[in-house]
Amino acid sequence: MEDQLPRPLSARAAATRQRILDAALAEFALNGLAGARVDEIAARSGANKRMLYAHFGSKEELWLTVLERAYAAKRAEEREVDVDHLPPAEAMARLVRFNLRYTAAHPEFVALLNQENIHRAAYLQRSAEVPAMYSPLVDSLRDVMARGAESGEFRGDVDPMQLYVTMLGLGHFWVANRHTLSTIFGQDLGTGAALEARERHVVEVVLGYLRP
Amino acid sequence: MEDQLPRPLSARAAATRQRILDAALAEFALNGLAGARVDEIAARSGANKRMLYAHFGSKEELWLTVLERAYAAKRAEEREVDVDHLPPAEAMARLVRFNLRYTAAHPEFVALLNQENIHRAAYLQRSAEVPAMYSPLVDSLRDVMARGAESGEFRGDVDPMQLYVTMLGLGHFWVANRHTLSTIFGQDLGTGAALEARERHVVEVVLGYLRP
Amino acid sequence: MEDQLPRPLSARAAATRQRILDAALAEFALNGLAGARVDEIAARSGANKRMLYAHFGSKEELWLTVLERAYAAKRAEEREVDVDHLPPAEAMARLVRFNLRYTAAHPEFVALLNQENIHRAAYLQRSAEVPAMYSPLVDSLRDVMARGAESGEFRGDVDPMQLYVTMLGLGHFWVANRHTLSTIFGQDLGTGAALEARERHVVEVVLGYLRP
Amino acid sequence: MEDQLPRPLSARAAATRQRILDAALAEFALNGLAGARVDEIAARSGANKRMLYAHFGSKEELWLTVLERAYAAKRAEEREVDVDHLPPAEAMARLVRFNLRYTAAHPEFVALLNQENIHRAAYLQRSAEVPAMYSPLVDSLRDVMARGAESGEFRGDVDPMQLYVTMLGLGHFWVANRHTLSTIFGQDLGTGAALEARERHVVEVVLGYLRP
DNA sequence: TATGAATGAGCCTTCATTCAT
DNA sequence: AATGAATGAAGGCTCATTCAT
Repeated sequence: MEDQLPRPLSARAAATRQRILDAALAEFALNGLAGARVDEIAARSGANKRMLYAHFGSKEELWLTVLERAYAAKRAEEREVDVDHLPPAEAMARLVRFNLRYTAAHPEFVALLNQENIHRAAYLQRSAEVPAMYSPLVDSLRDVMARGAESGEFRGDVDPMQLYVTMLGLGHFWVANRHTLSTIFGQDLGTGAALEARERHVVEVVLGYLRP
Repeated sequence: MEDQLPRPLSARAAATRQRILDAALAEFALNGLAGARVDEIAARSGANKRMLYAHFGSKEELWLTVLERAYAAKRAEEREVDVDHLPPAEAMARLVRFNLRYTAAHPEFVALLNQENIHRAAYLQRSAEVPAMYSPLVDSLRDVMARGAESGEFRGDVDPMQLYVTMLGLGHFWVANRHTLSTIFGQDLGTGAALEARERHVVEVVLGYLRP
Repeated sequence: MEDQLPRPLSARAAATRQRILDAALAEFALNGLAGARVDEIAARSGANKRMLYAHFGSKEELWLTVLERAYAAKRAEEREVDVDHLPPAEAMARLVRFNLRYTAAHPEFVALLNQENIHRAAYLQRSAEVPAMYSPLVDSLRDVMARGAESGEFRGDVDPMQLYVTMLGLGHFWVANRHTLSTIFGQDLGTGAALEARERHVVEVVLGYLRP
Repeated sequence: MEDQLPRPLSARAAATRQRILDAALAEFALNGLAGARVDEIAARSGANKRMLYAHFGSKEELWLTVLERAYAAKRAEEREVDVDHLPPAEAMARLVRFNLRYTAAHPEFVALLNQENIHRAAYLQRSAEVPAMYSPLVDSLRDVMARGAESGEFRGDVDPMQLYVTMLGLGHFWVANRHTLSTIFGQDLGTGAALEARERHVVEVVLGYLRP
């Protein structure tokens, strides 16, 4: 019960810390954990290596912090998504679209997740914030599906967790693997048009599937 | 204009080469490209580093070779999947199941893809074999959907490429991110039961979506 | 000719200075000069690094100051040892015992000396206080031996400086090397009983040797 | 019972290893463990850092190896000291002289011991060779004293271990602290004449003490 | 073909020291 | 007088790669 509260940082220190985190996010997303260079992070951040270690202790702790913040950022945006007042189909479409857009807009987050999974979630498991990483969207989804099933708009045999994973996967795979897919298909999946096409598709897949 | 055909390897040399590739696949999947250790690969393979360099020239060339072989292996199995004689729904279910199972059975392949995408497919783009990496399943899919649409079993407005990506994504994301998902959901997604549940779900999603 | 007399310190500043010196003594004795950490000294002292540098200028100056004070402390205690009124044998025993006990009670002093000798006395030679480090015991010893020789109790062919070094060495080596000796002999030389046994021995050695 | 015997080194590797050990001994003796620089050791040895780590794994392991070898070297010379055939007083004088001369001739050994004691013998305690570090001289000493006591030449109440420590200390302190002593006394203890004077003294002390 | 030994660049981390308030 | 933040140099260690046999 006596969590050593770290003394509040001065504004200057907080700014330095933030700059390091931003630089680290970019570098980690670009090169992974093992491939990232501490020198590069320090240089990009405008700080120096010593500050990096003063704030985070090690490259690995920095990685974990960056990862936690990436999750926190997504959860924060998710909390802004309010679908309670929408009819089920619209609500569902909105959730699906939100996820695709967020994923497409944040390929760094995708890159972090991929890397963390390469490490078998070893860092995430050490995080004290894991519970906070549970997505509010899972509950939204559960609620929307219940409303849809009751009204007869949706089928009633759906496991919300499976659907949540599906919803994420439809966007994540497309973003995460856009480079290999683009190479093999010989067409650029990174354009706005490609995103819109994907968006139409994934909404149709989910709503099509949910028809009773 | 006169591509030096590499002289055929002796049986012994070929075996050494193969052992190195196997060891490299394991090490790369476990630790990524930057995180993999040449020493470890040499040790695992029972060969020594000099052999590794004699055969592959550099760690990066070895990576590319491993990646190409992983694609080739999947394509080879895909070519065995014959759905031409099956009714559309069954054919589709079979394709979906094949992909999920292959993905679940080969997490190393997933890990390789993730890493290669971290590198923005830089190595793949240097490969001379890219065309061979185009999946025969895309054409199978196109064919099955045409048959389904004609018979009225499937809707007719589906882009096969999008569906292909969806089909892959439904399994890939679940496998690729099983460690973070397991951590956050507090349940192990690596069990046989979890795989079966996922399999039922993804087949239902695709077939449900394809209903006219 | 106008040595800047340092302005007298405020009571508070003097206290800070003292705490830093105490912390430095402990840290230096524990880890040597190169192994000691300025951060650690600052933390232990309850002050901060800036104060440390304000008072002492550098780690090396701090080392020298600590060393000078350790010598001064021993010399101060030595000056309290009054043997002029004792018969020669008793006087000698007292000097021998004093040295052993002081050494055993101040292993930090021993550690400092060892370290300083590793540095070939480079810091001590820069000290302005070297003359003050000449032990009053050398003169006591000379006096006692003269009295003993005259009375016929002691042999007359003893070089007081050699005997002084011997007297110190009998205790110093035992204290300085108690860890390696304990390890090799498999018994703890740090106990009170071990000290008493050593005390009996060294007194016997010196008095035995001094018999005419 | 199945100690992984390290594969025998090639002559070249053994030579490299030896050069590293020699360079390390010099550097450690000069600067202590914390003060020693791995770069310097590598440079002095004519090898490079990588080889140092290939052979010894870490600076600390290298330290331990150097320490073990220094002990082994002294024990090897000690084993050559044969006093069984000499009359007790001569035998004892020889042991005392041997120790002083060895110590004076090997100030690096003294420096190593001092450093290791700063570390509270932490490395030595991890050594598998501790038993081999027990000095054969302790037994020689016991034997000589028994002979001397029986013949009436020596007193009979002497603890051999105490005398052993005394014998070592008489030389060790003088060598270990020669820099601070020279500074304080204002005369160089490193000369040949100084050594001879010390030698006469320590032999007299021991033999004088042992008189019945 | 195969191997043990060697290399130099570079990586993560730490240190004594100084700046700005 | 005192402090938190910052710095650059350097330290121990590791890596992919190559040499010599």
